[in-house]
Amino acid sequence: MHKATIDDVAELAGVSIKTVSRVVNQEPNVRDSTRARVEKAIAKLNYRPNRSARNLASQRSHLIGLIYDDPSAYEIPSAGYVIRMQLGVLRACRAADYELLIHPCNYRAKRIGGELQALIEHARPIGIILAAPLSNMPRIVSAIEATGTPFVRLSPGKRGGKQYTVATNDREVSAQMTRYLASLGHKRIAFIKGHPSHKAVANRYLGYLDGLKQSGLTFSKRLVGDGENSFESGEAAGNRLLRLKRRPTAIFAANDDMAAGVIRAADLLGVKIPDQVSVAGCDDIALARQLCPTLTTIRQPLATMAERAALLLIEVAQKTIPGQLSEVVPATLQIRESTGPAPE
Amino acid sequence: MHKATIDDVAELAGVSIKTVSRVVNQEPNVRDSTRARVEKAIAKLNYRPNRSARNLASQRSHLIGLIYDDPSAYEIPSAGYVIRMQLGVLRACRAADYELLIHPCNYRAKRIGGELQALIEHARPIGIILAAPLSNMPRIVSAIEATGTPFVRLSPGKRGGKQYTVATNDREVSAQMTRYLASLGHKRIAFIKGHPSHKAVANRYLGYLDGLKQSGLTFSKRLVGDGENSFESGEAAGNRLLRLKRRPTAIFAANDDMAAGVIRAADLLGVKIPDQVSVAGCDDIALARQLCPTLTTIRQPLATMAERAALLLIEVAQKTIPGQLSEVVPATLQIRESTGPAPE
DNA sequence: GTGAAAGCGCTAACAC
DNA sequence: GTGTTAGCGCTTTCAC
Repeated sequence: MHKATIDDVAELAGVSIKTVSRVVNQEPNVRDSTRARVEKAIAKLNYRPNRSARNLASQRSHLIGLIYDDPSAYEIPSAGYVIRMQLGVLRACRAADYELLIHPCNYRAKRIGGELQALIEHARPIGIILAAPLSNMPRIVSAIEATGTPFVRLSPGKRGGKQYTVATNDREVSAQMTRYLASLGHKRIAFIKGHPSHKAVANRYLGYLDGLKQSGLTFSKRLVGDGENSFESGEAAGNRLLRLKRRPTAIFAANDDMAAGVIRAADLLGVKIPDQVSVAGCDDIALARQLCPTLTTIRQPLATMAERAALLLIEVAQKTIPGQLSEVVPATLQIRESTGPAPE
Repeated sequence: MHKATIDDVAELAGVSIKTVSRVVNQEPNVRDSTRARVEKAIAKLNYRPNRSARNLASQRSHLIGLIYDDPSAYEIPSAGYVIRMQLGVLRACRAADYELLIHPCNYRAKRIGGELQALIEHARPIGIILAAPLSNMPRIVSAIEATGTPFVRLSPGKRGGKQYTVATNDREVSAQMTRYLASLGHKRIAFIKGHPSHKAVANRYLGYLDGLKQSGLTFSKRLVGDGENSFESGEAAGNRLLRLKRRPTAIFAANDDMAAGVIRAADLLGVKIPDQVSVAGCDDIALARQLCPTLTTIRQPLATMAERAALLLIEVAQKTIPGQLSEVVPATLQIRESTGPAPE
């Protein structure tokens, strides 16, 4: 049960190994009849090119690196994000016969830049996909840039300049959520910001402002809470907002973890959702469907974003000049139980 | 900035490439002084062996395959499991300079056996780690077995026979949880089973029975609910149990998702946790810490289990006969807010 | 203890 | 269109 090599295929098809190589790599200059003969031989022998030999000879790997913040390092349930990104990259990899190299890391580590550089120089991937929030950290970005390896930043909401970026229309969809809340009759719509280092936050907040304006509502500074992405910070911010004399009738949080915190805060204060206050989040984490009530939120198309990023890198590796440096994959509202008509 | 090769090292150290190879691969028959000289050269040139060349020449990969049920295919938040397993395997890989090949798959697919075989024959990993519940599915196990590739089953609670298995002491720790509930004064302790295909369930249930016996409590069939691992099935089972005339004062579910369902059911019925009923789960998913109240549960040492599995495969690949076929990594109780003293 | 030589299975020039 | 010839950077005999 010896594994077939390119020589076996060449012999069976009665051609040289170079011709087999041409067929396998979809190169031109092969007569159709020859190509067919080779393909038959490949099928008959169940031939699969040896990865190591191919990489060694061609001096390049078929590896795509996916770098993300290690979700197990914290108490936040961002595992679902990572899984969805991996899934998207794997889809692209399978189609193009590439491999995925995953690298969860802790951005707080001192030597993180060197760690990433060592990884890249050792594994030599054709490109790197950098997930948020790492994609917005100058230290990390410049460390990767220094290796000269092409990289795509996965940035919720922000389009890159001269660098490759795959983003969502975060700002637009946040405005859409705000208008949706306004359309339910809410006049006092609060917003809870996330961690300042997470760029998407800024965009979501801008979207919130856009939405207020588009709905003809006035902005109030007191209705803006400061969170830092965590459940606890959402709970704290929610607590403050829900104790205001003129309580908001809707609270829109920059992520689901914080929205979940708001729900807990409301629960403890005896404020009914959505009867007395509507709550909306952002990200559509698994938790959103399991909260009581289930959470209205914004679904980031993470798998698709990651897939597009991988395809972009593959294009770059194949020297096909990519059509554009940055791409936007639209997000969508997920309306669930936590939002409803404004109380009287 | 050309990457150093084994020839560069050999030249700098004034030895042959074979000697460098010996040093790199920790082989014997190298004089200490020679070894030191080579190591110095390696450090100076920042030499890293070329993976592809090594794999090609040695005719074996340095890949470890991790196969698991694709969590994004369902609505259950098992993403955290996957992340923790990946983390564990990556720890082992980094230490031994191996690579991780991840393969989420859908066990319901018709051609799943062929898919896995094609994957294995194509990538040729030195071994496979098979996560639950796939590790308990005969179709899957026999498909992998047929490839002849060594594999370790990650099985919560069940030790393998002649096959490699890394398990937890699921039964023992479930008994421990039951005794813990009994020690709080609970006399009517209910249990919600999980999906029958998931072997761990059987063990957890047996542990529950053990715990009852050890605590001198009598078993009642009516206090056993049938779930199928999902939040919804837990909610349904919880609903039934909480409406019983002689309501249980504690409910122990075979996983956290179902326990979360029970909490929701209690919430909707107006039953207070833990004042009127205590709830305990199993797995310690991220959600457990975010529920209101936070969930008492059992933490599976998944990362450690996966790491041990990877080390086992590496030992097998290196022909070091592994000390044992199956290994048990102990789990621990996580006591939180959802359990408390039994009501009067 | 150490080294020379022969591949591993493929791609990349460059012939023809 | 197709084949020939060198390598890619290592490991593996087998000498010495």
